[in-house]
Amino acid sequence: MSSQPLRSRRGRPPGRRPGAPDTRGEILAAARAQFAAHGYDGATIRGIATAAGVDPALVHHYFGTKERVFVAAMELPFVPADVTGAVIAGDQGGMGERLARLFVSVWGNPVTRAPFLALIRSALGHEMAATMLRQFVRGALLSPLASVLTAPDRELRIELCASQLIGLGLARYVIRIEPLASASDEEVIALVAPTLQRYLTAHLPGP
Amino acid sequence: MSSQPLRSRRGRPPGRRPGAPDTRGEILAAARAQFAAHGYDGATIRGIATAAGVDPALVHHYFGTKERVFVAAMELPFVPADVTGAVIAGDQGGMGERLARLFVSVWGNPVTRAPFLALIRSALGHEMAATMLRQFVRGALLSPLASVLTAPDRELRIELCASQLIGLGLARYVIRIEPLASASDEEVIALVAPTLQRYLTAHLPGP
DNA sequence: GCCACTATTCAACGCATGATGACTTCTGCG
DNA sequence: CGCAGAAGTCATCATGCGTTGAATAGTGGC
Repeated sequence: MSSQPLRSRRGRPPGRRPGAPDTRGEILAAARAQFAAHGYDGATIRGIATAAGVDPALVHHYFGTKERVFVAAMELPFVPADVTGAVIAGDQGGMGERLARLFVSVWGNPVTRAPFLALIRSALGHEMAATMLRQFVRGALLSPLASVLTAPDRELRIELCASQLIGLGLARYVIRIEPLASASDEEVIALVAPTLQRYLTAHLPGP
Repeated sequence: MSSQPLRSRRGRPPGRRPGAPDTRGEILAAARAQFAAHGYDGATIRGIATAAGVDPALVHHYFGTKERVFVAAMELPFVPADVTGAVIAGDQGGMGERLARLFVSVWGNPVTRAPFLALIRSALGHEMAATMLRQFVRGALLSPLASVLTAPDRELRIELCASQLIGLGLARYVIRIEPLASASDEEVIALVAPTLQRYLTAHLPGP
């Protein structure tokens, strides 16, 4: 009995571990999940460390401060330009549907969904996160889309698209109101795509 | 100097205050503001107490627990039925615009906006608040509106309206993306009303 | 095989939080 | 008046947080 130290996870002996484990990466993955689940304030360094099977001090060793963990964890798991490129390429009449399809494909996968969830959850209580969200909307949505539209109020229109998509993500994946939450992707696309299309290209009744 | 106790706010002598001040009401108002500004987790009993000019223990004296302060503070400052009644009364072709106008009028006023902000902010990190939000959407939006619509997927459609309105509130009043945040009410109404109208009454392309 | 460096844990500090219980002062009823 | 109870404060507790500094164990270059 006494020769078996019985350390399941906590109580691992101090000092470097043998081999070359990607501990930093595991911490980042855990952080992403925790921030997505609880938001910036709700997630704790200790919780992240536990989820990564690691001492809390190690998180500080790698990232210094909680804020820095957050910005490191918010690196998107794909390149926004790749994905918005597919939306703006093609006829303008189909942009709404392509945007809707992009949305459900990104939000349908928990891994790609996580950073957005984390960002939105955190933005509500934290100016830093709100700024990051604003910058994402500007850089990854507004700029590319605005370059292919001509209407004078195109920025407004694109942001209305963003507002519909943010609200949809919230209602469907966070608040989970039924029957919206369990509606099929195709059904949601069919309902939302024309809205986006209208925001993007329809002309308004004059003032 | 010694005869002037110099107690600005903290340090008020213990014991009941003379007169009949509505301290409970002041605490509730402070709580509403704090929850709206910081969400459930971000708001603190101490912060609420300070804003109300009162000892933190008094908050517990009146409400017992933080959760109970929250549900007490979330009583809406108007009767939902009064306000949705105006939306469903009238021609169905104008419902979208009436709903959009209701939205900007509720969200345009900080007092009426506060509970919604608090609810949405809190729902993102707290199952209790999420449930309250769900119930509000069901009771104050879905039920009344569903009673005047006939489409088989009308619940879905109404929830899409809700998702658009939630997203709009977030984008405009919390994240404050520009130019959406400073666009005129009329401009926003003109852009959003047709979306709501379409969700409510337009028929979809068949599957 | 030594040695600088990195990876890792441990123990602790200081602070803020939600909650509790004892104590004091005012109000209103009999 | 006398007294029960409501209104109010104070000191305090336990908990959990972010962060720090010291100590230990493995790695890679010479």
